[in-house]
Formats: sequence, C-alpha cells, structure tokens
Amino acid sequence: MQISELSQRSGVPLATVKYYLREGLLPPGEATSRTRARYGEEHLARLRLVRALLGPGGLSVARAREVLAAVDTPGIPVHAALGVAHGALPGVGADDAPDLTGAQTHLRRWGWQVSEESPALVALARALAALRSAGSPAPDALLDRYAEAARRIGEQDVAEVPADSLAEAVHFVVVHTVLLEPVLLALRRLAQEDASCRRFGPTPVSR
Amino acid sequence: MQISELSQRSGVPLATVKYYLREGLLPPGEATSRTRARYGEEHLARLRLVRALLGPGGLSVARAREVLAAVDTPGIPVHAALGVAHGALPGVGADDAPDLTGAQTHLRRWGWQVSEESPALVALARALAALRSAGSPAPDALLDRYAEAARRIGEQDVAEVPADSLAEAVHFVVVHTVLLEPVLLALRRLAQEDASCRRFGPTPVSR
DNA sequence: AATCTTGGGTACCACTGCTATCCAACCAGG
DNA sequence: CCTGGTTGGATAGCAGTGGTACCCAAGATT
Repeated sequence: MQISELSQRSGVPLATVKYYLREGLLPPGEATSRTRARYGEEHLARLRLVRALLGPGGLSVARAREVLAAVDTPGIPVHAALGVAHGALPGVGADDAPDLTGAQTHLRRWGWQVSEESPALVALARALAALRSAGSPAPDALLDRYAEAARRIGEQDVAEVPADSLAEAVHFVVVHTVLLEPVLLALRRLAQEDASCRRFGPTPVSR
Repeated sequence: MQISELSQRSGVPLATVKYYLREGLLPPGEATSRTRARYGEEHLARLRLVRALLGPGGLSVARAREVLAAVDTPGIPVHAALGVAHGALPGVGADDAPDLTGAQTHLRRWGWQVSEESPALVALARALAALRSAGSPAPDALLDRYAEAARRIGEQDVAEVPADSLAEAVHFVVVHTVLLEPVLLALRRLAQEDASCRRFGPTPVSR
C-alpha cells in the first residue's frame, strides 16, 4: 500500500503520517524507487499504536519515540522494557529531586522491592509532596489501601505477560503499562461517581 | 503580606503570581490603594493548591480555573463538585464521541450506577477503544479485576469525605480526586516493578 | 506526453504556560 | 517633601509542542 492509502485506512492526515515518519515514530516503508515506497499491514498497526500512545496514552512525541524504540529492540529484557515504559509516562519530567525518604518508608512497610532511582518512586514522592502542600496530606491508612489495590493490579499485569515470545511480551508490557492507565483512572472515577451517588443523593452531574 | 512576600514564601516567581491573578486562579488581594494590595495566609494556601493542580495534578490553566470556581461556589453539592473535578481531568477534551455501549455493558455487569453523559464513561470508552486499535483489547476478566480494585478505592474515597462542613467537603473531594490520581498511577507502577522484579529477575532498570 | 502522486524539505501555524518590560501610581525612609 | 523602590495593570515576547501547508523534482500512470 502507498502512503496515501495508509493515511486513508488509518484516518490519520497525510501530512501527519509524514510527520510521524520524520519523527521516527513510524519506520520508513520499503522504497521501491527514489520517490515511492510501499507500506504493509504492520505499518498500519504501528500507526494505530502511535495514535493510541499519543492520544489516550498521553505520551509526548519524544516519549513515544523512546517507548517504540524499546519495543523495536530485539533482545531487550522485559524488565528493562517496563522501566522504559515507566520512564516515558507523563509526570516524570521535572528535574527537581523531591525527598524520597517518606515514599521509601511506605515501600518498606509494604515490603516492596524497587530500584533506588525508579522513576515511579520519584513520581510517588512528588505526588505525596503535592498533596501535602495542597493542605491535604495523605494519611498512612489511605495509602495502605491504595497500595493494596495497586498491588493486586500490578501483580495481575505482570502475571498476564505472555511467556513464550520475548518480542510479544515486550509489546504487551508497553501497551498495557501505558494504555491501561487511562482505563484505571476512568474506572476509579466511575466508582467514585457510583459511590457518591449512593451517599450524596442522585443529584445529576453537571458539565 | 505584599505580593512580593507571597511570591517569596511560595517560591513562585512574581511574574507567575501576577499571571495566576490575571487568569483568575488566585483571587485578588484586598486593595489598600490603587497600586497596593494585601494578601493573607489563605492566598498562600491557594497558591500552593494552584501549583499542585497545575503540576502533579496535570490540569491545564483553564481546567484548574473551573475546578477552583467549583471550590469557591458556596452551596455547591458535593456530587456536583465531583462532577466538575472529573470533567476537568486531562484526557476528557477531544470532541469525538466514542461508542459507549461496550463500556456501559461493563458497568451493568458490575452494577454501577452512573450518569449517561458522565465524562468518566466517555474516557473509559475511549481508553478501551485505544487498546483495541493498538492490537491488545482488554479481556473482560482483566477489566473485572481492575473494576474490583477501582471499586474499593472509589468507595474509600467517598467514605472519607468529611460530613460536617460542606465547603470543606468540596475542597476535600476536589483535591483528592485530582491529586490522588498520580499517587495511584505511581503505586501501580511500583507494584508492577516489584512483581516484574520477582518474575523476570533483578535486572536493573535502565534509562 | 500530460497528469497525478511520492519523498523530502522547509516554513508556518495555534496554543500553552509562562516571562519580561514598561508605566504611572503610590508608599515609606530620610 | 523628596526620592527610591514597590505595586497593579497592561502588553509583548518567548520556548516548546504537535501538527499543517506548501513547494519541488523524481518518477509513476494513463
């Protein structure tokens, strides 16, 4: 298929497809001449993946490139791919270094083993600091229940990783890590809405 | 306190404080003359809240303004404030209308009661569609376990809302809805890292 | 041969979240 | 009462992001 068909079948504007090619999110097609290239079904799938990462996944173009590079690395260990996916997620950018000791204390309480410079650890510390400075620090009991819920989810996520093909496993890990985040957040909001409706009456939600 | 002291004590650059005033995120101080105003501790607290919402909370200035307006509305029902907070969260912008029937089927299975045009419902539908188009649709069993975890969290969130003061309850709901999201995401990532370490060996996380 | 289309490149655009500068009003210290 | 620094208020600019638009020459299609 040619680039125009790729654009049409994916619904992505032609100029944008070219942009993704330039940015290295989409591998170049097989050149059949100096001004012509052929794209296959795998390009279509990749394009859909790119759109999913950039849109609902909330990744920037630069972060998506890193993630896709990991997916494309042949022998990358699954654990490393997970690390890349974690590092690419939004909210890990800012270059300030929050105090990690509080967060680490919690992890010890839960018996979780994670690397010292895990981006998720920094994210947790920053999020807790934000709550504190907003005047509503998170009590330990609340965090414990959040952690228990997170533990089940994380264990399920890892347990479901296919064991047979390494490449497939890496793809699975990356896609699920990034794209299940919005699912989890949406579910939490829906659960809140349901519970809030029960407790505070069926006042219709505005907006 | 004067605006410069407000800036110093909060660590927010003076020009940025002025920007927030212009944008209506920070209420104006009590004017003592045409070129002088006095700010109180409540302004400092508000400024910290604004920074938390814009930074870790991931809200845009426009969304933060809506949320803060809800917090400032005297008699607003808690359930409505929750709706505003949900609508303000990122990933609810795009104006396409995904197919909601799949998501609604899940909700019925779980017995959740939510409004038809809930922004969270749209977000869920969109996230599920993204997974599908990325080639890894979420199986029902996975969603069920996510939903169960989300249900506990959502119930806890709502149960902890203080019942005595309405204004306090609204503040609590908004802050917790927005600022516990990054906490939950970070915890999930840490749980994944812990589980991944156990399953895939202690390969250090790169990046 | 005439008319697409493609790859490749460059320029441009809208939006966001600040940041910088300017100005006249004004207060406070000497 | 003068003088220097601060304030509110306004306007302009800036860097980054995610595209979009246009142009060109090589090559394909009819």
